[in-house]
Amino acid sequence: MPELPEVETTRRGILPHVKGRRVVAVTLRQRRLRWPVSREVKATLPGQRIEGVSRRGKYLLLHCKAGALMIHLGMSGSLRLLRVNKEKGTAAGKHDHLDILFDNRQLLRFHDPRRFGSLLWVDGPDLSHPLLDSLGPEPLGDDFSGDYLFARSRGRRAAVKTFIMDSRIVVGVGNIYANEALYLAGIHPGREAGRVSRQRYQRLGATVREVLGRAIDAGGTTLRDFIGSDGRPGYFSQSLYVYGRAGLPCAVCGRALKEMRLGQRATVYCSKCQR
DNA sequence: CGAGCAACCTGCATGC
DNA sequence: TGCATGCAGGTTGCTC
Repeated sequence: MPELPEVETTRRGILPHVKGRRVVAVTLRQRRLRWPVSREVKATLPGQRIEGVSRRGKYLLLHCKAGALMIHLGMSGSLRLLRVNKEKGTAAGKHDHLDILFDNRQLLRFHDPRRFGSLLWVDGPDLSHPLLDSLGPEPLGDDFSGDYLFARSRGRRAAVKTFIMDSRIVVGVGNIYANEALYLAGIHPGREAGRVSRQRYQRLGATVREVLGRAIDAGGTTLRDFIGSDGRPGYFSQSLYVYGRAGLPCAVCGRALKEMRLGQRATVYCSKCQR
């Protein structure tokens, strides 16, 4: 599920409940995720105080003095908070792989059926990790722009959709929002990245920011109490123009939306509005 | 170097 | 009902 807006909404949801809290206990039930879960999660995290929660791309970082727990939700992961009481609420399900118990009797639980997520440790205070090193700029940050996309795309023959989904180019643009941003920018997803003009990249840069920003806002408005929720903030209630709408009419011209596969990913577009 | 694709997993919808 | 198939919102790391 998680695209960048959901990860950001998760960050905002858990932040007030974990910041300043001390970790009392860590229960790890499954080590085999995308990568083996780092030893330090079990060995170092207990006793640490959470100083903050940040996000880099789709990675969440729970910061403490010794370093940071780096969480990726993969395709099916979620985090939720439970309030521990003696009667109920903490029985772990099949895919509840990690519990972090805090000193305020709250439990942060990592759930991930497909196990494409990851729980890795980043040493402090430099917080460097190979998986973070090669990441491109944040799409909502100052280093990202249409001019940047234009510059990086010169000479590239891959499809522009594949290009903007490459985390080395820009982080956080997943399949849904790549489809949506390209539609709003009027660019055919299969067009060679190196054959899109500067002007059209400026439009694309703007639509990428727009779809991600709007989805984060939507997540924020639906987010009330993260405790006890299913960890799905509901940003998905935002209307989508193309994703999942193959065969249905284009909102602008009415022509049936087409579907193709690019890099093994479902790609939906309007053959009239996107060139 | 860039491009394409297999791989890591489970759950769910679909079709026979 | 059971079983096979294909698909799913991510990402790395391997080949060519």
